[in-house]
Amino acid sequence: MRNVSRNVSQSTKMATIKDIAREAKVSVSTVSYALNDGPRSVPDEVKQRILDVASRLHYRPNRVARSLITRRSHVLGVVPTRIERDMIIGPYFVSMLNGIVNACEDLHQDVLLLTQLSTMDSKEALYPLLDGRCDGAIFIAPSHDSEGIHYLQEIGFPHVLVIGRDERSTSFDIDNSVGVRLAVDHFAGLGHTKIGMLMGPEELIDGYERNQSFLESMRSHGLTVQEKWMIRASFHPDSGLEAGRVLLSRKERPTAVFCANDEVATGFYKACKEFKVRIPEDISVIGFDNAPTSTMVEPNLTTVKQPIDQMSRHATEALVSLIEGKTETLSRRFITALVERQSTARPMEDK
Amino acid sequence: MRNVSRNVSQSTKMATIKDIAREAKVSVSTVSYALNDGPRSVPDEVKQRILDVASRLHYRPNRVARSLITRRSHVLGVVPTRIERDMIIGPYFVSMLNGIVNACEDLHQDVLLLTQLSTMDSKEALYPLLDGRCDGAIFIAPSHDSEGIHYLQEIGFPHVLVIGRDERSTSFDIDNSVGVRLAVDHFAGLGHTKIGMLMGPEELIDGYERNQSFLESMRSHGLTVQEKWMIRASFHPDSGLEAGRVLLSRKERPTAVFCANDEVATGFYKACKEFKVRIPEDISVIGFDNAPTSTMVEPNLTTVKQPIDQMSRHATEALVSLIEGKTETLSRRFITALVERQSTARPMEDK
DNA sequence: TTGTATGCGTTATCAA
DNA sequence: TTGATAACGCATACAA
Repeated sequence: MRNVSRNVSQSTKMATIKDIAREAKVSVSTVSYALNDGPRSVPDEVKQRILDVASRLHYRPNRVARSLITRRSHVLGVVPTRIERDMIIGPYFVSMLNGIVNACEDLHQDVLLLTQLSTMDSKEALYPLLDGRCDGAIFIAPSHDSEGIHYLQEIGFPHVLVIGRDERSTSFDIDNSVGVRLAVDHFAGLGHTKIGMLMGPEELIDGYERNQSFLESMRSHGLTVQEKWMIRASFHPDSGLEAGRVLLSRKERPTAVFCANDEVATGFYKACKEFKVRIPEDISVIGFDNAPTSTMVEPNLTTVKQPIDQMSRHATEALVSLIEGKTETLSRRFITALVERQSTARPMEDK
Repeated sequence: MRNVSRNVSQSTKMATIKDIAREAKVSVSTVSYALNDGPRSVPDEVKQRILDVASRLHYRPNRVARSLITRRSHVLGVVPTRIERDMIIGPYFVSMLNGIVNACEDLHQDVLLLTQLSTMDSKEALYPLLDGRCDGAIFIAPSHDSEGIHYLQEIGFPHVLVIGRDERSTSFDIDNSVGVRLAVDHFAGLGHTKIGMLMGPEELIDGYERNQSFLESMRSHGLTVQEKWMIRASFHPDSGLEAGRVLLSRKERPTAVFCANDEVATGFYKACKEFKVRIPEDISVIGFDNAPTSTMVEPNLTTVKQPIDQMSRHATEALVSLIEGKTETLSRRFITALVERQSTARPMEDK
């Protein structure tokens, strides 16, 4: 047999259980059972001999072959939301990924970042996920009601949604309406009535919900929402800067501004500086997420915290449960909390 | 044959080429050739029939089986440097990962994040990397001279180092000494002579090199390095804050401080605020990396920029080249540049 | 032009 | 207690 390897890159030939079997004068099955500690028992003496040979040959099991037959890869797919190609939704996504990786370490899983899933609105788009390389998937902030998610539900592919919600999928998220209410309550409690918002992107579920919740919260406080103070932004500092310029250019300005997330707030800080508007003396600001940056800016940003570490860990553990066949629903909605720092004060008129 | 699936999770049975062959009344090989467009040609009519059946059965190729035989997974392993378990070296690592993911999208590769590689100082520790799940690996900021890297070199496993350097591995990094020199030159040009440093961690190659380079640069300017102004820190804001407190508690203070990276600088900003030290009036600050946060803090941080996007793209492309058998060395050292912002000024004494 | 048969490295199922 | 052998799903050398 010609042995022209197509695999030009790896020079040394890997030892297989076959090689070990030959060296140790036993059958491949015995080798397999010895290396895996079961399900069949192998006498200590022969097991030791096999282990020695394996070590001498630098044997390492081929997990591809193994997962072909066991149908388990011990890999979790992660599908990041990507905004205009860039994967990262700022520091937020990072924390989430970090939490997933930490949980995976404990659960002996690896993480496959699916780069090829550009869209999720067809069955076909999800094929890269279903080719056996991973046992299940975590979707971070998926767009709502996508065809892809429905398909996964239909075929029973294990998956969880984090920062996202679907009745038929295991989901982990926060109640945005509660979070936003905390912010508006805080403004109202300080005496603010002229409250504006740098809104989040409608196509992201968090953006949509926070925008809606703001309107509701204002209504429930009997406060009127001024169209001129509702400025659209995306979850990005640059966008916050631009939107902030628009807002601060109005003839009349609000005394408080709720930003759809901390990155937007960071951009708004810059706009305030440009317009020589002081925080919190001239204008109070609240963000959302409690991103690391919220304590880096001056004054430190008052914001709504969501427990990302907990969420990512729960999501990861739930996915592994689903993969192992547990069927009970594990969805959970997490608690938010207002973190008071230095970006809020009573409105000027009160003083 | 009993068909008790061990795979409890996935309910629907996947169609295989065998199923397609049966339905389309052709052999499996014909199906394979039709689906892969070669290497054998298949008449258009029969090919169309096969494609139709495949689509009707929602066929998706099992990439595990495929890669077992082709010995290519089209997956790139990424081994992140993890500091005390947390994966992220701040915004820096994120940008790097983002660049890798973007490059992978273009190159049709996915990314496997190896969570199980806790250490790299033995052959065995690297086994999770060598089990066939990925074709090669990118190491981000690996510790220097690790046994693991040498092992990969020895067995010819394709890999690249980014923010790291080894003569025998394809490496992509910056010349820290040039970057540090830019910073010290800038300080010196402004008339500073009393220059301190919040040092990076010695165990990271960037930390080590920047510390060393600072000493050299100072020497070449004929400036004396004061031990009392050289404070150890790790690449983290909290550490920068602590180190900053130590530095600012000295009876005599420097007029300029070089921070080993931007995160440390961010922490130092906080220390300055605590001690009512104004930047840049009382003290000038330069960071390293040009992280997103450098424009979020006030005053915006003057820093040394490294081209992370370029580096990550080059590293990814180089790894794919190596996997495909190209052997020429592709190592490259990238250019740094000083980004002047508002955190530096002439020292007080001059005014 | 097409079908059969072999092998990739495992695990699992036989039979001994 | 063990060894042969059949899968797993695919790609491909060989036959026809």
